[in-house]
Amino acid sequence: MATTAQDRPDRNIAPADEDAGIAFAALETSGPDGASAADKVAETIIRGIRSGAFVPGQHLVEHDLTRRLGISRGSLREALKHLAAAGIVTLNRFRGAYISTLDRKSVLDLLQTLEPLCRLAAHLAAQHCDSDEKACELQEAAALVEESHRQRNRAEYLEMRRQFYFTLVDIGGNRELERVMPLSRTDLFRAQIEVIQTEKQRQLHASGYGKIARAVASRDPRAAERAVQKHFANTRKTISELPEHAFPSSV
Amino acid sequence: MATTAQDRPDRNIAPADEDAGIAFAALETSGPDGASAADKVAETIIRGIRSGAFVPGQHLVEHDLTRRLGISRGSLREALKHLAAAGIVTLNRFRGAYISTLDRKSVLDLLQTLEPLCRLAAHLAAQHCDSDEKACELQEAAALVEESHRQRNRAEYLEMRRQFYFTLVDIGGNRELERVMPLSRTDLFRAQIEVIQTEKQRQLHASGYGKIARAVASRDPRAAERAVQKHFANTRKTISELPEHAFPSSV
DNA sequence: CTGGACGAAATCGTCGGACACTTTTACGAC
DNA sequence: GTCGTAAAAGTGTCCGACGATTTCGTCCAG
Repeated sequence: MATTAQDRPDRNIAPADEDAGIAFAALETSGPDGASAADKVAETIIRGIRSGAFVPGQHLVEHDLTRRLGISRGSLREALKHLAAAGIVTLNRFRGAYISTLDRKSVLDLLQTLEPLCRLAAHLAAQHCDSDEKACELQEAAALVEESHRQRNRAEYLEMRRQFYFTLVDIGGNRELERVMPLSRTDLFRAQIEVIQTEKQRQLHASGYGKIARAVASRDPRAAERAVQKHFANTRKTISELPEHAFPSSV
Repeated sequence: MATTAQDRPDRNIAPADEDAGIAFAALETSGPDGASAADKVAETIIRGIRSGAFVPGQHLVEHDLTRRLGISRGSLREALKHLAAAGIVTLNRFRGAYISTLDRKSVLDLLQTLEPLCRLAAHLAAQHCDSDEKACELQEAAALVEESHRQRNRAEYLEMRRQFYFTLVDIGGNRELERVMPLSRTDLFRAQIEVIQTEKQRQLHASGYGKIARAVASRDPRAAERAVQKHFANTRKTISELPEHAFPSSV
C-alpha cells in the first residue's frame, strides 16, 4: 500500500525551517479550561490544519511541538494518539506522526461514508425542529458559514462549517451521530481543496448549507435529505473537476 | 520480536483462558503492524468487556490496571484516551475512567446511526463481490458467528460478529467505513443484553448474519441492504421487548 | 568512482518518579 | 445526626532516563 519511495513531502512541506516558525506564532492554546492539556493540543493542531499552518504530509516532530506548545511529551503523545484515532494524523512506528493525506479515492470514500450520516442528521433535525428557535439557530449557523465565505476567511469558514453540522446533529438529538461523524477528517481535504477550487465551486459549496438549513426548517425530512444529497452531489462534481495534483499520492 | 520481561502481562484480570487462537489478520492497511503497548491494552479491555470481566459503569483505577497489566501509567492513559474517543469508556476529569453505560435511548441512537453505515457496507460488498472467493469468505465468517452462537461462547460470538462486519467492510473496499463504524461500541450493549435476551431472540440475531452474507453473495445490492434493514429491525424489536432493568440508568 | 558496511545522530516507545490539583472519605466537634 | 476539616485516594501533568529503531553521513574495499 505504501508507495515506492519513502515519504517525500518535499512538495507539501515548506522546506524553509523558519517558515514553520511563523506558523506556530499564532498557535496559542486557547480553549475551555475544562479540557485537558492534550485536548487543547489536539484542538490547536486541528485549527492549524484549517488555517493552513499544517499541511497534509507534514512531519510532526515531538520535540518541536513540545517546545513550541509548551507542554510535555506525554501530553503531546496523548493528543497525537487521539488525532490518529480520528484519522487526522497517521503514526508510523519509530518514524513519527504525519498529517494525514487524502488521495482522490479516500476523499470519495469519505464522502460516501459521510453522506448517509448527514442525511440521517438532516432527517432527524427536520423531525425535531418543532420549535422555531432551533430552526433559527440552524439558519444562523448557515448564515455564518456564508459570511465567512464572503470574507475569504478559510479557517473561520471551516470552523463555521463544522459548527453548522454540529448544530444540525444537536437538533436531531442523536448523540451517537456526533461521535461517529468524521467532521475533523473532512477538514483535511477541505483545507486542501479550498485553495485550488474555482470561485464558482466555492460559491456553490457555501450556498449548500443555507439550502439544507431551509429544508430542515420546512420540517420536511424528505426534503432535508434531498438537500443533503444534492450538496454531496455538488461536492463530488467539484472533486471530479479538480486536477490530479490537488491530491498527494503518498498515504 | 523477543518479548522482554516487561511487556508480559502474566495473566489478564479475567479467566480469559487461552482463546488466542484467533490471530486475526487485521491491520494490514495501517502498514507497520507493530501494535504498541497502549493498543494491546485497549484490545485487552475490549476483550474484557466482551467476556464480561468488565461491566458497564465499572471504575477503572489507573494504579490497579497498571499493576495487573504490567504497563506504565503513560501507556495506560494512552489506551484509555483511545477507548474514550471510541466511546467505550467515559473519562471524568479528576474522577477517572468508567466503562461506558448505554441506556435505552443511547442504544437506539447507536442502532440508528449504525444502520445506514451497515447498509452502505452491504451495498458496496454486493457490488464488489465479483470473485467467489470473497463471497465464500463472508459466508464463512457468518458460519463462524453461528457456530459460536451454538457453543454459547459469548466472548467469541461477539468477536466473530465483529469479524463478520470487518469482512463485509473489507469486501466493499471503502476504507473510511472501517474507521467510522462504531463496532466496539456495539460490543458494549451486546455484552449487556446477551445474558438477558431470550433464546429465541439470540437465535434470531445469530441467523441474521447468514442472511446478510447470502444476500451479498447474490450480488444484489438492494437485497443486501434489505437484509441489513431486516436485521436491524429485528434487533430493535428485541430491544423493545427487553425489561427496563437491562439498561443502567446512569450515563 | 561506486557500493556496501559501519557507526553516530535523530527520533520514537516505554518506564518510573515527582508534584499539583481535585475528589472522596474519615473523623472529630457541636 | 449534621457539619466542617483533615487525611487519603486518585487523577493531570511534567521531567528525566533508557532501550529500540530509523536515518544519514562516513569510510573502506573493490
